[in-house]
Parts: sequence; C-alpha cells; structure tokens
Amino acid sequence: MQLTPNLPEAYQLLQDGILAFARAEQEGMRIDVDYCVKKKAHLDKKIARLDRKLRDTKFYMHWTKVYGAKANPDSNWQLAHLLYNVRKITPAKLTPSGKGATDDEALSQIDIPEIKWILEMRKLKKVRDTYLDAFIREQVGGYLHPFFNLHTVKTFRSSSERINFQNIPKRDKEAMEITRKAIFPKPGHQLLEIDYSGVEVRISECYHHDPVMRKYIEDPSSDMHGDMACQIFVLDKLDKSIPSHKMMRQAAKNGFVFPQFYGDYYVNCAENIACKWCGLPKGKWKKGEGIEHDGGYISDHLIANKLDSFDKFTEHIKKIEDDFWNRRFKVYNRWKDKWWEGYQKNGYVSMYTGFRCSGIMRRNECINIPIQGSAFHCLLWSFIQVDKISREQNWKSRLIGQIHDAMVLDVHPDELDMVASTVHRITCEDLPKHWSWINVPLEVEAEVCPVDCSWNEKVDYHFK
DNA sequence: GGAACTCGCCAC
DNA sequence: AAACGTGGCGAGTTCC
Repeated sequence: MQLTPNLPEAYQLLQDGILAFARAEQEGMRIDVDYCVKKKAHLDKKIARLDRKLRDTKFYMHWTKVYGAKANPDSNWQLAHLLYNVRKITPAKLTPSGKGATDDEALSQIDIPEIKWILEMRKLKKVRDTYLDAFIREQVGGYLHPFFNLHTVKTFRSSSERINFQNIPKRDKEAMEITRKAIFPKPGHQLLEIDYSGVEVRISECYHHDPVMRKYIEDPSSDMHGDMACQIFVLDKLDKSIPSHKMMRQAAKNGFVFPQFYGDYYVNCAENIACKWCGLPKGKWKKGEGIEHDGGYISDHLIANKLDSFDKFTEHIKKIEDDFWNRRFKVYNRWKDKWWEGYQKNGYVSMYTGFRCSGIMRRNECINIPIQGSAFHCLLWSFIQVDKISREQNWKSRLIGQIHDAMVLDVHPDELDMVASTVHRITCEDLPKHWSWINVPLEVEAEVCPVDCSWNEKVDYHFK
C-alpha cells in the first residue's frame, strides 16, 4: 500500500520552488496606498459612528457598570461574561475550551440590537486592521512583497505572510471589494489568475482509484454536488435556473461533500445544512420556516417528504453518509482504511511527489496529508515551469503570487493570450507527462482584470 | 513589558 | 473507532 518515498526529487521540488517564489516575492504587487489611507479613514468614521451608537445604550451602560473604565466592546471575554453569566443567556455554542462562544454564529442567535452592531463593527475592523493596515504597513515604494514559505506546513503545502496573500476576502462581497480594490498590476499591465479546478478531488483519485469518482471527474455531464443535493433535499433532478436549487447544490457541496472528504461526519453535516444553509431550528419543524423554496418555504418541502424535524433530518443525513461511503465511493472508503492501516504499521505516509510524513497523526490527518500536499505540488511544479519559461523567453509578464491551487501573474496586455496558453499547456499537458501517476484529466480556469484595473475587476478569461 | 495563550475570522 | 484538513494574523488576556 505504501509508496516509496523519493526524497531527492522532493528536495529538488522545494529547492526550485523556493527560488521561483523568491523571484515572485521580489517582483511584488502594486498597491494604491492613497486608496488604502482614504478607505481606512472612511472605515474609521463608520466604526466610530457605530461605537458612539453602542456607547449610548442601556446595554453598554450596564457593561460599564460591571467593568468600569476597563469596559471594552472589543473584549469577547467581557461580552461572554455579560451575556452568559450576568444575563444568564444560554450560549448557543461553546468554544473548544468549553466556554460560551462569542463568534458570529453564537451571537447571531441573540436578539439584542446592540449585539448586531458589535458584529457589524467586528466585520469592519477585520477589514481595516487585518488588511488595509497591513497593506500600508508592509508596502515598500507602493509595492507589496508577500512571502511564500515552503517550510512551515506539515502537508508540504505553502504558507504566506507579510501580508498573507492567501486569505484576502473573496466570499463576502463588501470585504472583497474594499480589500481587492487596493491591489493593482504594474502600470500598463493587467492581473491574470489561473487556478486548477477541483484539484484535490482529482488528485485524490490518483491515490484511491475509485471508479465512481473517476466517472465524475471524466464525464462533463455528471455532477457530484448536484447528485448529492438531490439526495439530501429529496429532489428528482436539479434545475440550476431555480435559485433555491442553486443554494441546495451549494449546501450539498460545502455542507456535505467537502466536509465528508475532510473526515467530518453526519451529525455536523446535518446541523450545518439544516441550520446554517436552510435556516431551520433544532427541534420540530413547522410549515413556513427557513429559506424560500418553490414559491413556499424549505420546511414545507421537507415536511412533505416526511422530514418534519431536525432529528429526522439528521437520521436522513446519516443514511446518506452511509450510502456515500459504502455504496457510491466504496473503493475510496476501502483505500482510507488501508491507508490508515499502512500508517499505523509503518509510522509514516508518503506522497507521489516524493515526500514522507512521519510523526503522530490522527486518522483524518494521515488521510488528508498526501492529498492536500500533492495537489499543491501540482501547482508548485507548474509555477516553477512558468517562472522558468518567463525568464528564458524574456517575458514582460511575471508571476507575482500563488494561492495553493492558483497562480497570479502581472501580465503585459500584448502577452496575455500567449501567457495564458503557455500556462494552460504547462498545467494541463506538461504536468501529467512529468508525473505519470496523474491518471486523471486536469483542468484550469482563468480570470483577468482589464489593463490598469484592480484585482476586484476580475472577469472570466476564455483560453484561445 | 514581552511571551504564550485563547478566540475569532480570512483563505484554500 | 472516531468524528473538518491546512495555514496567518489581530485583539484581548494571562503569566512570568
């Protein structure tokens, strides 16, 4: 079961990778410092307004009565004490150390207007302090030079710091706009981002060789997340033009399929899907609850299909989990058991890319490490080749960053199509030739910003 | 006054 | 049998 580690090859990959990353770091990315300063001042005002509004309430008067001059709306410790000890509210969830949680999920369930303002302030402060502040602090002559590390992660993925280029907001529209409007290409250039689609899922197939997974990867008319959405929400077929169906597919993907691949189990998945994605409560369900669906509500649909309570839904997800691993992906499931056995016997796991990981691991870790690592190494190898060619051929375009399965380039407009097709060839053709263990097709998607426009202006790029 | 910790939150 | 994988970073708090 175990692969043979190839440490010289692994070493060489890191060695070449570090040098390619160093060149991207040196290149840097342009940043609009004036914009950051202005936007920061704007956020300061917004936050100050919320802060004044909060301090002017009975809720906060009470806070100062308890804490005096030390009262601080940023202190979650104080907030937890006030809510869960003084006011005796039952916390909706606990932190890992067993105290009442004060995160977004827990606080959203408390019906006090001041709490909503605190959450709003948190969001604005996150953008201001973690991103805009860091952009201003770390820039040199209007350029950011984020570092990309290859020595910090136990799966042999990369990390990034000063600034962390790998966690700039993308899901929250407002946060995305504010932060990405600061990042620009060099004058006259444009930003191009090319990412591998579903690369971890594809690379996982190289380890477990599950035929059903293989079909999902190879057959463009198949849709794993859509199939799971139908099973979870008891639908005959998915119609992507219906908004609630689109949400259901998202819920299946992010609330079931991915968590299951990372080693989560049905209890968490059921709660996630029912409460977070559908807006349904924990107990018995009534008609007219949760998000809208089919002219009515999601609870109407689920009740009509005999799922009339959270507990019944959890049992339903349990059956789906059982079906997922023991019927649909049974070969993958057997591989997980064998892989875990192999680790327990040998004390290490190896990757196709030559790396050996040893040390104490939990089951999920030991299974996820080789997949996460070698999926990243696909990007790393491609990054190294693109860097090499860009220098050999004297491109005006350069690599400037990387986000696990995506590379970001600063491109001269005259070279856009040439660069994109070169990257396409390297990522999808050269790589599988270089590593013969890649027995699945690889695909990339690209997005490009207009000339002199910020990273917020990305539009789909179609390969010529 | 700094190190180490917890908590929360951003990304893949 | 066990129960979500990998990071960085800011603010608050605690410890020395």
